[in-house]
Amino acid sequence: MPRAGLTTERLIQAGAELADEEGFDQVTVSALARRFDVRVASLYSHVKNSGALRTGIALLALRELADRGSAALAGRSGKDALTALGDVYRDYARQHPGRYAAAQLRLAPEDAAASAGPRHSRMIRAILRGYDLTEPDQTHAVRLLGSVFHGFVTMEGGGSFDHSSPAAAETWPRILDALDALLRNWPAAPTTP
Amino acid sequence: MPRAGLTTERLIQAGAELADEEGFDQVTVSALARRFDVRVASLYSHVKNSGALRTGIALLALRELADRGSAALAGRSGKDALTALGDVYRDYARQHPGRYAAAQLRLAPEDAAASAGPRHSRMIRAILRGYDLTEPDQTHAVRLLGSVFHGFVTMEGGGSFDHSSPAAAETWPRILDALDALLRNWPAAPTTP
DNA sequence: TGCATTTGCCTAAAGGGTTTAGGCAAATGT
DNA sequence: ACATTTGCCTAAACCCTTTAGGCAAATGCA
Repeated sequence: MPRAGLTTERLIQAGAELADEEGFDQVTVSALARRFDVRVASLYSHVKNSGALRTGIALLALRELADRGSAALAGRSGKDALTALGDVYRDYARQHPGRYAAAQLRLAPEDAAASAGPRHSRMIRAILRGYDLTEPDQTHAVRLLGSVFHGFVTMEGGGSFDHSSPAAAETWPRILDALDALLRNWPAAPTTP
Repeated sequence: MPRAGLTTERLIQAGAELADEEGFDQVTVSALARRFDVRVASLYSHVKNSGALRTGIALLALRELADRGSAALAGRSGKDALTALGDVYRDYARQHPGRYAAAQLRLAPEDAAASAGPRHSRMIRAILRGYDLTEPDQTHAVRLLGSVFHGFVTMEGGGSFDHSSPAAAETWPRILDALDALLRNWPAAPTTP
């Protein structure tokens, strides 16, 4: 019998597709073996274990997302940049829900450090250069933007906005407007007397 | 041998504790049976299946969270109310990470409708009565607040803020300040020419 | 109190996912 | 053509889920 041509990369890639189609929690070594029409044990030469597979998908998603972000940010600043990056997150989560879920996996410190995670912080911080914020307000604002992007995208994906009008698609640009207005007018730290 | 005194409620309660201690994805019928020192099959008289157990924990968490929210909101308005509700979410997620994760479970439509979910929307909407917003901006603002609360709390719980200064605890009140400022000065919808 | 019914927890068994050990065959290099 | 490496296999152990059917404890009723 000819060989299937398994590779760590191919497995992770297929795992990402499986995640998008069936959900990240359905990503299993067994399901992946079925997809390659191969016995389960065969995958263990290419992937340490089930966790490593999931981690691989998470790292792929973080990288893809960061790549899209960099591309979208190129040549933009201010509200343009804010909108562009926000749209990247939302679009990615809608197109690749399984991968987006994977990107939320809690990584081991070594994996996290080697991941594209830090690129994400840097991208958001880059956006803030178009606004007039200094530390520590800049860090607070980075965290606010991260929270809004992630929060909105997961709630939309989870169907939280399905039972009220208008559609989430109408809210999104208004949230970006609001964030832009807020960043242009960031409130000073209250003086503690 | 005497009986263990199993009950659907007791199982869900213990499942919630297990979730907080070991993580929501470690909540398993087997683990729960071990905790009650009982055979696995015995639980199936009280819980339809593994999914129903998890759903039960999710509904419990949503209810507890809504109860805390109502209590915190009583007699407060404006920024006081905003801070109180935000703190409820953050504190609950920190004290009960497993339950909080459970509350994010995607529910079947019937379960969702019967859950405390709608109470959450109503609480946030109640806060907005202290600000000067009319529909559809009010809905947009509800969604923004939900996104920020949920986004911040999950990112903090996921360790996203662990590798930068200052501590997340310092950012949180500044985010509430910022949201208050934003709601008091909500930008009008741009006129589409 | 004694007996019948209900209820609760049990054993048994089948099905699926994970993981390791060890084997044979396909690919690769000389 | 042959030796080595590599890739996928079988086999087996372990854990979680779920159903079927049984026995004993609790409960209700005379």
